[in-house]
Amino acid sequence: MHQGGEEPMEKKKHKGLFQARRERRIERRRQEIMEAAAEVFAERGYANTTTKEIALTADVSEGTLYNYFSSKRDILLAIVDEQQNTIEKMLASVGQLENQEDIVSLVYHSLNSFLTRLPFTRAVLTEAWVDDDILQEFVMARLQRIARLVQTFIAKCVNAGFFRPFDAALITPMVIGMFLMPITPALRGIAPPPTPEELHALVESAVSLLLDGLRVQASEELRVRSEE
Amino acid sequence: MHQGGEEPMEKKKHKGLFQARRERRIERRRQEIMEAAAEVFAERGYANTTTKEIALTADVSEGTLYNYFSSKRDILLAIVDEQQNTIEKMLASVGQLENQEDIVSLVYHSLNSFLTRLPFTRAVLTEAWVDDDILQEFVMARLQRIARLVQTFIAKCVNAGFFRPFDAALITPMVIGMFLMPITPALRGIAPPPTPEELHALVESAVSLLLDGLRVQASEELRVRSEE
Amino acid sequence: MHQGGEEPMEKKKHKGLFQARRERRIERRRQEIMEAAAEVFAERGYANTTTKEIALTADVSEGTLYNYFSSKRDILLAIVDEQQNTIEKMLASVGQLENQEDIVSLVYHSLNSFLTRLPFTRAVLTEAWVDDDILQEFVMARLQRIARLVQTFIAKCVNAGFFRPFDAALITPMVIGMFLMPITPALRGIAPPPTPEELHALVESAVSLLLDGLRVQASEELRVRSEE
Amino acid sequence: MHQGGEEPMEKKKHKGLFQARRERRIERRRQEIMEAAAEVFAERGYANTTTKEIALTADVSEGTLYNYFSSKRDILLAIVDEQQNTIEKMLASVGQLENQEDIVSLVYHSLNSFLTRLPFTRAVLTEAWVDDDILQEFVMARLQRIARLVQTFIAKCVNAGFFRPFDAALITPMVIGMFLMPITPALRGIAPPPTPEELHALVESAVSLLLDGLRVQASEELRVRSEE
DNA sequence: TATGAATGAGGGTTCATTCAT
DNA sequence: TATGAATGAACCCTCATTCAT
Repeated sequence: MHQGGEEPMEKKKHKGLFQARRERRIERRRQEIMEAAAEVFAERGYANTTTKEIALTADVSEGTLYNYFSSKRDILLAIVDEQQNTIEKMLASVGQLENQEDIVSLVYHSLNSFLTRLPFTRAVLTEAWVDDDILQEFVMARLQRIARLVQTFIAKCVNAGFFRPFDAALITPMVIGMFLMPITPALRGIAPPPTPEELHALVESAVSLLLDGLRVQASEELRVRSEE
Repeated sequence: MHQGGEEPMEKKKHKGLFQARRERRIERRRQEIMEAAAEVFAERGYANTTTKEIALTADVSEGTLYNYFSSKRDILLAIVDEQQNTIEKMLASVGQLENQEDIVSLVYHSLNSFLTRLPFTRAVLTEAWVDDDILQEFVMARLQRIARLVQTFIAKCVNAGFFRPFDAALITPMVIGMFLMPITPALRGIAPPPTPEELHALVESAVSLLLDGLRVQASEELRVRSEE
Repeated sequence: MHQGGEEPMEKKKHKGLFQARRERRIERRRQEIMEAAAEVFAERGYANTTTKEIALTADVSEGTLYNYFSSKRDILLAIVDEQQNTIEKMLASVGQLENQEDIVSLVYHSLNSFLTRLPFTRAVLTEAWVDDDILQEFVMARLQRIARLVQTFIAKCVNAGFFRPFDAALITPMVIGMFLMPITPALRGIAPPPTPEELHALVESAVSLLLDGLRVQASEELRVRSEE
Repeated sequence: MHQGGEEPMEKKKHKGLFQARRERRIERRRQEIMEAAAEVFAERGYANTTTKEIALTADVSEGTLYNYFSSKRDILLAIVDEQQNTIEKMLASVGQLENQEDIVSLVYHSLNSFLTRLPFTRAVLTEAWVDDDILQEFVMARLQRIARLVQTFIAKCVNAGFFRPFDAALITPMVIGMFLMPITPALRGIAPPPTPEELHALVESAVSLLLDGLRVQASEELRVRSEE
């Protein structure tokens, strides 16, 4: 998206094959660089990463970076872009939430998206914590779409009498936090990402917890004493 | 600081006042600088913050910073330390969790601690996302104490038969995420912190949600249709 | 430098030339910088010299210095090292002193070594006056080797009855001082270095003075009166 | 000499005692500071010494330094000045050199002057190696007076036929070097200064060496072989 | 007069970016 | 196109000097 697709349009026919191969080569190289950069950004943060490190990790020279990206920041933006697209694609296949499986599926796929290209996610999150543009244009944009899905679903269920009369807007962040926190250590890089099975178990538990709560039944005042 | 404490014992009274005033002045200045620094760190991140900005914000010269801190990083560490103490103090007054009020109280005070000196918290969190030392020595240390309190409480309730048979270790992060996410926008600086009333409402809702879940009752398969 | 030597063995020829040229270019540049630095260090002393001055004198940018040396001090150490080697090489060709010509030769070549790359020597000496590490590891190391040669020679001659019964250890510094002082103004930079002829004449005179003293002959009490 | 003696001349009578005591106090303090400064300058060199270190060593505050000296450099100049005076005084009592005792005496007292306030000498020498003003105005000025004494003496002896026909100007630096080198380690601070007795022995040996040379007698070609 | 905190110019060093090869 | 040396702005930090107390 940034600095791409600017080859001349004429000559397209004749060069077809040649051009296509060239473009693929370029795209492949861009990906290599982005992967390398994401890795280092994830590990040390954007500001603490030097172009030299990126180049070293990508196994190219510093100068070469600038043949594929116009600046260090451009690399970050490309990473963000890519992550955007990944999640966007995932979201595109999700319609309205209609039942429990839909939730499980949405959550599972969302978490999965975050985890599959972990360095990308880490790089983005880390920087989003500091960079308002990235936060808004990427993280919030995606997150709010998810939030809206959830919130709408909850509101509907409340209206339908299936859910207790919670304020959907108030509840939604809690719900999201519930799903997100368990993978935070992985996002931060201090724990291995869960296996698909673990992830499934996790989502199932979370959904169960969410729907029916901790308590055995809605009983009167809870009381535990250590001596009991 | 370098040659303090070695004053002769006679004269104590006279020097006492003098010295004490001086120390208070120094401490006050340190605080001013830390506050200024926290603000800028919070806004732009540690690495993107220049000592010049800190000095400007603190309304002193750059050189003055170094009369109170030995390095830019030292300022950050002092901020982290201070936050540590704030939370530590809060935690010290919390015993075992024994009932619903205890949870509400713990959560409320925890969130409050995070929110009261918001720039400090933001500065610490932002850096913890990138700096392993700060993450471990500060954030994780505190967070794990909280987590252990929660986990123990859940396990106890499960054993007592009050809670459904969840795996406490699995559930705890979800519980924490549930409480934390609603204030995340404030922590990130893109929303005003909640008023105490809002915070209370929030915690109450969260606890209710947590205990009894979204659902009116543990019913059969949930199903909502958009057309309904 | 950081990723050198790991080239595949095929291609050796082609890369060889390339690589060699590159290495020569690097070495040449290092030398240029060292020469420039030595000049300024000699003139103003290490501590009073700014990297900006060095860069200016070397006709490169400040940043470039750090492509060839890791710090200002590293430049100084490289200079010291180079001087070490120069003198070391000179000393390597000197065996035991056995006769007058040997002394003349040793002295001549020693002084010559000091004078040939005068800025280097000045830079080293100047700093040695203040920096214990450089004094010990460089100046004293070399000087003591020379001193040992001289002392051994004197002791031998004394034992052989050729020299009067001086304490060799006591005398040696005097002998060295005798040879060194005449070129001190040049070392300090307030006199042009002697031409080779002057240097020869100087050494010859010194050796003669050293061997037979000032006096016409060992006579009775010397007495000069101004009115005579 | 620098920044001194600028008190108003009127009122002299009435204030006599008071004023005198005050001046003595001031002078004493100046001396204390100079001594402290000389010590640190000697140890680390002028440029590497901070005013804070001087203040610390002198046991006063940094600000106080500036009540007695107008700048850091002024302290150095005062030290130089004082050393000048010390040597000047010594030289004032020396007339023309007329015999061996005169030489011994001159040398002994010269070396003694250098050694008695060693930090002062070290400070001056160290800086003279880098600072042309100090070199010329202090070190060379004194040294050349000594050199002239020696040179004149030698020339006279040569003319009188007592000394072999050396070129006095050529020989003089050697003579001085001979006397100076043995105390150089002390001047540099890597050896304790010689005791008066050692100093005497040293001078005696040097003079003997100087007058009659190393050799037993002016013999034919010297030859030593290790195997002999 | 003595103090030591405040100052800010200037130091060494880093690093994103450019460009000749 | 790939390279990596060159660049210089900007960083963090030091320290001689000033000045309010």
